[in-house]
Amino acid sequence: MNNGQIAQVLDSIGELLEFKDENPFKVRAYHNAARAIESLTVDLADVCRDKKLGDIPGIGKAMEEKITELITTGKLGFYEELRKEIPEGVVAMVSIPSFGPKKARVVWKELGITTIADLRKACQENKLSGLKGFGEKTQQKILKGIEFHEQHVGQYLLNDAMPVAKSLIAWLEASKTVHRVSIAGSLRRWKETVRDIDLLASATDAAKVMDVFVKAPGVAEVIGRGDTKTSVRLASGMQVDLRVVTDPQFPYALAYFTGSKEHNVAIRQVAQKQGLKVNEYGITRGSTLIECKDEVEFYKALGLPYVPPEMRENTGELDPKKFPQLIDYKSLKGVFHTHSTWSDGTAEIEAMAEKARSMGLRYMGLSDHSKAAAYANGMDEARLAKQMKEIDRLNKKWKDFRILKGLECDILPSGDLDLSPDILGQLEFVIGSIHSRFDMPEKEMTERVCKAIANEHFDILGHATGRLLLSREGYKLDLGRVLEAAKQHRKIVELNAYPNRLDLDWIHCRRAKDLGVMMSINPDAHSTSDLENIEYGIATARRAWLEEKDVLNTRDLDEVLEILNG
DNA sequence: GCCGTTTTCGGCCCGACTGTTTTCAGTCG
Repeated sequence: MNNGQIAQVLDSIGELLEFKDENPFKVRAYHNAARAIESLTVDLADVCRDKKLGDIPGIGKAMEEKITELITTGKLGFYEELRKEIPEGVVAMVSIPSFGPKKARVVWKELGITTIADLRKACQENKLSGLKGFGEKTQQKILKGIEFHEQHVGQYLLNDAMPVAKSLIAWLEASKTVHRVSIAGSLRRWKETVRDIDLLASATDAAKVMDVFVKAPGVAEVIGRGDTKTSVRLASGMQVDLRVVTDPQFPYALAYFTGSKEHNVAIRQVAQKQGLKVNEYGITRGSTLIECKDEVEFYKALGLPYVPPEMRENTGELDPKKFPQLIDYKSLKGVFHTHSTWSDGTAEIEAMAEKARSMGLRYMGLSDHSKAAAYANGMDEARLAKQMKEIDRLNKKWKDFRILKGLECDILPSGDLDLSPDILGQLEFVIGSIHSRFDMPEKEMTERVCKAIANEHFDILGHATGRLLLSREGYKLDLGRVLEAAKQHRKIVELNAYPNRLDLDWIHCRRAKDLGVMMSINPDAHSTSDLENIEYGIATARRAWLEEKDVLNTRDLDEVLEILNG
């Protein structure tokens, strides 16, 4: 059982305990422990063997026992019992908006409802209105919530949400009703998927801002409206929350509404120890406000270095000793993993190169598909040889830019690379990727990938888990072993910046960094505009605390070639 | 269930909004 699975069990226990009306602090303890494990960069099984579980903050005696049971037996009696006690369908009900564990428990205990379908039926038959705390409006709200739940997974990719948020910001700014306005919430932290869009504005007349906001293009429904908070649903189904505060309150509110929730809790604990109180309106000592004009001052007032939003996940960012020199959005000097019309890209090589050059990049590694990717018009040896000549011709064009000859080479089920060693040896780099036989058992898949990594012509492991966000699980793979192999053979692992991949994810990137495995932030561009995806990759790298030194393509060309040849 | 530079017991972050309520519980972030 790996760290992720153990964290999942503890999270699940926390959730189940809520249905039992358990002490909310006990519930939180389970979620905290899960969070602590999730961000761990070592294998919990090793920590357990060394009897060091108790050293992990958030893990005490009870957690230690449960984790040990999970690791040694693969099961946990306490968890099994809980699951038997609370029907799965009842747990599933909390994915209905504004329907939480307390309400779920009431309909289950009072009316014996254990599925969302039954819940809908009960609402339609007006059976809920008699229950304590339930009225006509609640019933209607639940029906609406179920409808929404069925239409949407309720999650959106970063690249779907970000442009919408930016256009709403522009709308509010254009109205001249706001002083300052910003994206907040998980979107500002660049979480890979988001549930909604959070916006924060400062203004002298909040009501005016709300008036403008509900008239924004795309608003289909006003879900709620108060003096300081308004929620709307867009025609796309996306929910947008807007909070309005006074301008002096803006920095505190921005910190607060950016979250994460766990980061905020940790911030307040830090504040409390210094006799300070933090809320969205200020930092106060007694009745005295500590003035901050922006977030930098906010953190300073608490004696902390400024924590960029991407890092605010309560995984150690409040410990100044651990603070990294984060990679910047302008740190990349070149990119790898780009496609052209030679395989399944939509743009000519030259257009891709010109776009990369216009973005201020100095080199672009071209890596069209190899022949096993027939669906993508993959190249055989002969076409690849021809493409190399074409690149030589194009490279005469620029003094300040170069296209590198590469290939996204299929890793065959055997673990061999798709094209002959002879032609691979002529390339400047080779990305190895899995595009077939996703269904292999974990052990075989791990061996397949590790064998490819050991191949002398292999340089970069492409989208290591193969997951597609919101649509496909990754293939089964022992990432720990894969990263070890990359380290041993001094190979590079990709952080694929394509917004529905972001693979490796931030947690595993951080693990790679801690192991000393070099990463490369790659756009996996199939069009010129896809090159801009590197922004999502850099954001993910920042979430993983990566520094420039951890990333291949922050380096100048000559150094990059040295690393690839070495 | 975790934690401790006043503590091994008694705390544990804080507030807005909604719908149901005459003072509050649940949900959300």
